[in-house]
Amino acid sequence: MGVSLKDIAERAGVSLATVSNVVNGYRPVGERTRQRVQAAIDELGYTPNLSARHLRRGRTGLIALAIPELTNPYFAELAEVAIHEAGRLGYTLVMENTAADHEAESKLLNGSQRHVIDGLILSPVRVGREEVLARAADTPLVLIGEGVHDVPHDHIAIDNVAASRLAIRHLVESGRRRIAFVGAGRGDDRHSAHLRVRGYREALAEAGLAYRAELVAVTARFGRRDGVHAMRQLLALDEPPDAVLGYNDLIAIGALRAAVDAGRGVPEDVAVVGIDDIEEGRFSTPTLTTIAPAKEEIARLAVRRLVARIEGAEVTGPLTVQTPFRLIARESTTGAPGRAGT
Amino acid sequence: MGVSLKDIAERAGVSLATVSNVVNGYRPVGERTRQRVQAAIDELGYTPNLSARHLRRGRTGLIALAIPELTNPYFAELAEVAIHEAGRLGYTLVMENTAADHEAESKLLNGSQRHVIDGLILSPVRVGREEVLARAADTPLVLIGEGVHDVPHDHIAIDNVAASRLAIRHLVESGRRRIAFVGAGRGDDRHSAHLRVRGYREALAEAGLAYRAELVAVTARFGRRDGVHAMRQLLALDEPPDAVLGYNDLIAIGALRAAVDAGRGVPEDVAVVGIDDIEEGRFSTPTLTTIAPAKEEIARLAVRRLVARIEGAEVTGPLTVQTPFRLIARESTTGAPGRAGT
DNA sequence: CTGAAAGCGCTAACAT
DNA sequence: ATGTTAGCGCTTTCAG
Repeated sequence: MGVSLKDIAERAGVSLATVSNVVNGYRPVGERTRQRVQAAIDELGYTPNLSARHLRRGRTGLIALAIPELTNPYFAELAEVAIHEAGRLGYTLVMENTAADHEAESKLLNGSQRHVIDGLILSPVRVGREEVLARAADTPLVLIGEGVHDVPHDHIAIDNVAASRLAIRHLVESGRRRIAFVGAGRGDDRHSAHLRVRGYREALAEAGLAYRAELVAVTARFGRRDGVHAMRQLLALDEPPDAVLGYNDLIAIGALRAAVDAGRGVPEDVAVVGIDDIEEGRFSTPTLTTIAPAKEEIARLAVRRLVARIEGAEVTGPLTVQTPFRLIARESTTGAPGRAGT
Repeated sequence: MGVSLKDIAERAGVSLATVSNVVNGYRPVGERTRQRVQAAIDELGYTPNLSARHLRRGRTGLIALAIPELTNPYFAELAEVAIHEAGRLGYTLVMENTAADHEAESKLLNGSQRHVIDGLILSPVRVGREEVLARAADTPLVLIGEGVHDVPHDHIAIDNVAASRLAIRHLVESGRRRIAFVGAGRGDDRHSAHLRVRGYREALAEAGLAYRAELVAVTARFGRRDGVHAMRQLLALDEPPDAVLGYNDLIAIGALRAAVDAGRGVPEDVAVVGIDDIEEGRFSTPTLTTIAPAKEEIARLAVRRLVARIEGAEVTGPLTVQTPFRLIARESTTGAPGRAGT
């Protein structure tokens, strides 16, 4: 095994507690003693055994970020910020991939990881409000995204109804009249899709446009492939749409590609908008108009809240925080050739 | 705090050791006793405290996967498989983002995480062979990718020279003569780029084509943006290239977009090939021809090797494993409209 | 097949 | 400013 506190204590001729204090700085240590101890640490190459520390402290310093898919750039970008922020606060972030699987989400929620993880940031997809309420774990939980609402936990998300409305308004202003939505959920299992569809409907109503069920395409998942399939069907309609809002950027990019395959011009024949502002959409052909949530803010806030709860700090302010978002108009709706990367 | 072994022992009227044996199954336990213990466990809702277990066992069950960027889909796809495989083997995988930073890689290598992590899978970018040789940590290390060669550690990678050659051969066969490489490294700090450039040069020589330094574009990093910048400069040459091999798919996609911006047809005016086979390239316009490494195999193998070393198993076979790869020809070189998603 | 007890390395309460 | 010590929850000899 490695070098322990005891080894250092013996080498430096001091007690265990003193070494611990040099390492952790909880109590003041005399300058001369500190130097002797530090020298011993350096010579012997001591690093604290974190398992022991965790056992003693009752905390592990690990927090988990559970997302439905790592390969969705939106979550990868979120994770990158979260990892950094966690590190800054002295925590290690463990990524958990739920694969949008109900059991995986449920297990995480109910602390299958108890004693391993001090807290959980979850982006729920399948798990419902009741399950979150009935959760049998005592570690702090922060929710991100729109999967679950109105639960006694911190919750960071954008206002999805408003985001969706902003996107539709942009399409209406550019003269579109037959606007489709791609990526709705089936039944109750995808709450955020419902909210985005709601925004879509509200904005149509505001603009005096009729809602047509055949223009709302359900998809099984949230990938490019799903966007392609759904879009093919929409384009096969007698009266195909002249614009599409994707549930997210990946679906929008799939829709975009399906339009190209079908020989339709984007945006001349059909305009496309997504939600997420993933980097891919800044370099696609055409570049993708999108709703950009403040991703850094979401990730940072989620981590900070969680850590604050873990450390028992007074957390003021409302449980639910709505982070800002904005529309970024690019070629897929404006047609104006932009400069890639912006 | 939670329920401990002691609580279960008292409840079931047995000793600590017996409960431990029911939980771990190291020694046989009488059927009646087992049932009584199991009942107590279920009633009280016991989960083992892993910190204590780790302290006692001297291992944590955590392994780290250190990659230069989470937002590069290639690594995200790799990570997804690695997380799954680690879970299957009873380990938790922690992602570490080195951000292609020398210090971050070096710290990880030298066990700043000692006692936290049982083993490390590293995709080195900045750290060199000497540093890996001089590493001051005793946990097993598995290298992936082409950053470092000829060190006494397991190493999983594709043959980058051969991969690059295959790509160039494909371009030559389709009649290209002025072939550029985008994404070379500057100086010694990016080994895998050197290998890919070497393959490029070898294939040019084989085809009887002259090597021209102005057709090898150096980039600072490996993103879409870098591809765009480099490609702009190549297209501004008096004799611009009629084909480009990108260091990876992201760079190739940037190059592709820059060509479009400059009004060049892809592949009519300039063909584009990447390396990695990220999903994005299956849906871009045009879809991207690429060299596809066996990502699942790389990830799975890396995890398995690492775990085998951690558990002290006999590991047979060579230290370095070269995983297979293949060329996937898509629109960016063939021009033939493909069906998106394949 | 079961029990008693040592001790992994650390922190924190209590002494000095 | 420094030392002593109990004990976090578990695994694992050694005894029976």
